[in-house]
Amino acid sequence: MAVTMNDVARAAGVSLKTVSNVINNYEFIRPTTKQRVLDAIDELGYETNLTARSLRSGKTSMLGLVLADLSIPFYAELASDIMKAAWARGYRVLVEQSGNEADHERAALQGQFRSLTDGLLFIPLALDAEQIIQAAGAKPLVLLGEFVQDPRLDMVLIQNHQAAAAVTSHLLAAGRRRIAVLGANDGDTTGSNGLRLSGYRAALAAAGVEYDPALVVGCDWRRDGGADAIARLLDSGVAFDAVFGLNDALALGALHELLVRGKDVPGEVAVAGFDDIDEARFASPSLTTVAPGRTEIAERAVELLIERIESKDAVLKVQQPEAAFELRVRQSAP
Amino acid sequence: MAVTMNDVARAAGVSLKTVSNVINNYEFIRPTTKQRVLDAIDELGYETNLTARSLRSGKTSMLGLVLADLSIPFYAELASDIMKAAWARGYRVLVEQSGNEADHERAALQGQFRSLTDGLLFIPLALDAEQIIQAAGAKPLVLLGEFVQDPRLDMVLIQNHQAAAAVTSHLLAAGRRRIAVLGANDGDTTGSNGLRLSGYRAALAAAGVEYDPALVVGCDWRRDGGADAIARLLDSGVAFDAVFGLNDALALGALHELLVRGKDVPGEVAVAGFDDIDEARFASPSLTTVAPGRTEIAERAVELLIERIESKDAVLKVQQPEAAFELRVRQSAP
DNA sequence: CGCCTCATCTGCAACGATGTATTCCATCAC
DNA sequence: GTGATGGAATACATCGTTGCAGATGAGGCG
Repeated sequence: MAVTMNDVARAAGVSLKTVSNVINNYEFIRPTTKQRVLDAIDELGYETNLTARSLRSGKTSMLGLVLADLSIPFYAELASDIMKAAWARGYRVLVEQSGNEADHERAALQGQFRSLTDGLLFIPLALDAEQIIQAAGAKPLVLLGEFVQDPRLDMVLIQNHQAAAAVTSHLLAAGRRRIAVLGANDGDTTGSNGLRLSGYRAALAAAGVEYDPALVVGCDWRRDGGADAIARLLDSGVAFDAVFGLNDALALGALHELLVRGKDVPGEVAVAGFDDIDEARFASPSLTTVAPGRTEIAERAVELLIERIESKDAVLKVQQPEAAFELRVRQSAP
Repeated sequence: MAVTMNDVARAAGVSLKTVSNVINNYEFIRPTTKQRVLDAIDELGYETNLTARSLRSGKTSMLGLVLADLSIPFYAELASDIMKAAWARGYRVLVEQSGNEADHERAALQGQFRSLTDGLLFIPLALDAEQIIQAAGAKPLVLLGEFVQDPRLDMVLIQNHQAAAAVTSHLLAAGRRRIAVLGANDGDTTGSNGLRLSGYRAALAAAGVEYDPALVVGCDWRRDGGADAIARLLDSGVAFDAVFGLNDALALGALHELLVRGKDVPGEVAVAGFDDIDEARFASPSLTTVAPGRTEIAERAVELLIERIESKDAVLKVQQPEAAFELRVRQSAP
């Protein structure tokens, strides 16, 4: 069996509790005793049983991360950053894939998963704020991604409106006037889709360009969603000289479909996205997009969640910090 | 505080142990009693404390997954599949990013991480077989990815040699004769790089085409590695009419650089990769590659590991199943 | 009627750590 | 010399579950 504190204690000729004190850096231990214990630990190859510690202390030092699917590049990259940030602060991350289904999201919020984690980072896609608050209970929770917005919930915000406006303005400045938007429906006002659409509209308005609902095409935020959407748009005969994909994956899908159909990008049609996933830089042509501050988001979210977990006093003010964004101009929309 | 079994027991008017028995589906419980307990559980909103269960039972129902970084698409997609396979069998997955560093890999194998998991899925990149065996000890362990090969270790194999030969043969059949290989160095014989290179050489030999070491360029298996490598090759003036990237990421990086430099793909240069990541299908031109059976790999690995974990008798024969591969012909090398 | 069987349920002792309270002893002030 | 001080180590209970052994009691059988 595994070596326990008891074995170490016996080997070092001290009490079990002294071993515990050494391990937890208790201040008042005679250096000689400490050394004796450390030697015994070394010799026996002792390792603390984290399960036992968790049970006794009530802390698991694990953060839950609930997202749709790791095969979606933006989530994978975000998860990677989150894990690094958590690791640096002594926490591990347990990932749960919701597959974008309400049942799975709910299960992750209230299920047994919770008892394994000290708090949850949650990228909601299917549940709304009310459902989240209901399901989550009192457990520390920080939201990311902003499909949901609510003054009662901690979350790290992306500047959806401003960043989308920046992308749109860039396209307008390059002389584009008929900018198609993929990934939202006319009339959306909430969620990332609504906020990004409103940024788009604000930029149009500022440039005195009329908004045309026919240019707004809803679709899944995935590569094939973007490809489908652009195909529908082309088939419908609506004229456009630029495409703004509300995330990179669908922008890249659209880009692919445009090239397959023989369109010249950026000559005939400029293409821009949102997220700045690694892939965007190496697409051909490389994709103009906006970096929403992924690493900053990861770090702020982890920090915020850990602050919540470690603060004893329950009444912390709700925080909703915003990450800085940055336009990345590349070949697809110079 | 949280509701415990004791609370449920009191509410249902039975002993704590009976509650435990109900939860664990013990056979001999009167239906009426069972119902009473279930009602109490429901009413109080009881949830088993997994930490306590783990401590008592010695099982955590978690699998560790050690890989370089989730921001690498193939690993992210593989991780996604592994999590789904594990979940379906009642296990969770705890991911640890090694960043491709030996120290981190070793730490993951022997560190505290281990005490949280029942077994480890490991994609080794820095450690060799001997070091792995030393570091891992007796804990159930299944390797993936084959940078390491050893008859003493369980692992799920990719048919590196055959799949690489299939890609090469495809390029040869299309009339290409000067096929550059990116991601291996002349003389490599072990690891994915060596095995894939030997598949390449075997296909050349079978077609009677001479092997030219000048066409073999080592580089990181990442997008920028591929871009760099192809730049070096172009600058060196070595002639070539096809590129075989030993994984998709670097093939896509190479593809990008070729297009930037004004090469016609596939006209002047055909490009093929290895992995069939989602991105390959939507690249422009879309990338010809070989699918190594990612989902099958994930499932076999999880299955094998769980079998190891749950088998009491220690002497199971080492298993090294092979996943089936499939060539995916697309635009970049028709 | 007594004994055995067996479904059903219970009590107690762990699992391996940590928190609290306590003891022990050397030092120091007066 | 005595009481106060405080560093250093310890004992014991405890976290919430499960394994094991045992109690209970209804029914079957000779």
